[in-house]
Amino acid sequence: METPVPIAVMESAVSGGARVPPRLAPTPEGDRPACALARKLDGFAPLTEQDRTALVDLIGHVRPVERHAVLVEQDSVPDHALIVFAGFASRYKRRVSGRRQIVAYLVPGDLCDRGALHGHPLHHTLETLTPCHIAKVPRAAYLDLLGRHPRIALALQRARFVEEATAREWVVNLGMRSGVERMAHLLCELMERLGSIGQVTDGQYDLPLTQLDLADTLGLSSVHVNRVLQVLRRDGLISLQGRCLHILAPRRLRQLAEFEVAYLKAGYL
Amino acid sequence: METPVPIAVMESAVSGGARVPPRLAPTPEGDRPACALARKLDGFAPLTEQDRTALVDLIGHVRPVERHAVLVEQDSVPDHALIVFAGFASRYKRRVSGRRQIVAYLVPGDLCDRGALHGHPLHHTLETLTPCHIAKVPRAAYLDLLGRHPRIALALQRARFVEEATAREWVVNLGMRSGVERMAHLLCELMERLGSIGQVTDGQYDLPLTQLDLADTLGLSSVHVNRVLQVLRRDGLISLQGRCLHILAPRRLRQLAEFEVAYLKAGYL
DNA sequence: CGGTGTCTTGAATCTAGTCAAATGATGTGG
DNA sequence: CCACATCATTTGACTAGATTCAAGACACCG
Repeated sequence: METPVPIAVMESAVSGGARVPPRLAPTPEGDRPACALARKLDGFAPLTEQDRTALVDLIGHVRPVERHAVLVEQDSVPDHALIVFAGFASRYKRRVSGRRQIVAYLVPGDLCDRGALHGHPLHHTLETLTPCHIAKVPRAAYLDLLGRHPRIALALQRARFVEEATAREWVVNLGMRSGVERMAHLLCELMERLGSIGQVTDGQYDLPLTQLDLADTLGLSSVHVNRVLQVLRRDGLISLQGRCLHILAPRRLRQLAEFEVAYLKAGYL
Repeated sequence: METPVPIAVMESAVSGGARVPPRLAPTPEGDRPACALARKLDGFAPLTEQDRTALVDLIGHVRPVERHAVLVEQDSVPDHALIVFAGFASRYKRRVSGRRQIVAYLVPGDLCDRGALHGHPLHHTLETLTPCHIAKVPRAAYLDLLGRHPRIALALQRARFVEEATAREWVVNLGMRSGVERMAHLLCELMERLGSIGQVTDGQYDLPLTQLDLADTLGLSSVHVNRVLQVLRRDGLISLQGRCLHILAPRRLRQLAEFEVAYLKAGYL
């Protein structure tokens, strides 16, 4: 967590990563914005060239972070905004028994600005699930950015709505879906979220989570997660080897999960 | 849903309600603020006399609403802010099978202003669980209120943080607690929320929900909710007759649920 | 000497089987 | 709408074996 990294190097370095050769096409088309954040926010509110430049300037704050690094401890009040540029992070809560429940994923383009902006403590822990590249933007610089770029502020506001809707969707997922359905729904959600930042190619994306991570997300045991994945494979819905997930039958998968994509899109005013 | 109702009449009329004589002391002490909303917001940010007056003036918009009335249909964009003054309402989502999952409760003092303020559609249905008194405040009037009363706006912002934290807490509840623990946690949460608006006396409060409502909240079958309640009764943690819930052993109940009250309180800046 | 490739080894991680516990479905009566 | 009984299903706990990955040791080659 020492020196800044050029962003081009960054994205491939972490996401293509260690365990499996990067089979996914790294560059979808030519017109990809500079980073996941810009790409995501642009989807929520059209950004100007200056806006994009300002976002790219955040690269100066980016540092590599190893796997399983705690970014924000529960109940602390961070004075930085955290922006994920590459890798997966999570918000989770632990029980005294040691079990954890992941309540949200942070994928590239996602951020945590609550503490920085409002001085309220977080009631859960923020931790990386994989090696990441993360920008720690000091409160002042972050506020300055929002002040100078109203479109970015608007896009971030919409992103917050989507976050809230996602949390509610997770409640639905845990509350009334079976194991298989929960997994299907999560995979659909990730396909959308990663797709919106250009990290899905031809129904395939990199899923750098262990089955234990998935279990702690879906409220299942890791053993049952394994069973559930077998079922999805057997039914020809997905193929998953190592970290490379391929959605073979998107339509059927969405139908199984009763996945409605609307909650991930910001409505237009 | 026709004529405005004096607020004093309102609160006792609905909460004391139909099925059981109102055994709970209707007036805790003498210094109770005029309405649940003022009382709740005052807990988030100290209000002035003018602020309180402005809130009381919302009475003009209040109408009685029967049980199981749909307030906002899924995917619609309401042009009013909805404020619950008495009774319980819910946000829920339905599956094609007909099953519903409640994702949030709206108790007196809670509100739904998303659609009115930002023009985004709701991704779930808003429906009363009991007879209610609800204010429908037109967008313009609501914005005007916020503009004139910055403390109210601040308190509402904090209320929104609490709502978000509550949703995450429900994810934890559904994801990694057993039936008994889920119920215990919900009862603890309601005790806090109702307590903050003065509707808990001596560990007792009015719980106007059916076991089916609770089941659809906790991701359990109604039969299992019944089992779970029997266990809590047998262990001397609660007594529940009709709608009158008495928390007999608050400490043990909180311990069982691993309930941490912090998420319901707004941190101070 | 330094770089490169192979092999070994240990730690995670995944897969799979068995049994037990929690929870759901159905029906009946109060 | 609640209480309770009965039976079916899902899911968890425990265990063990297989697989993958990472890091180091070592030999080979330039």
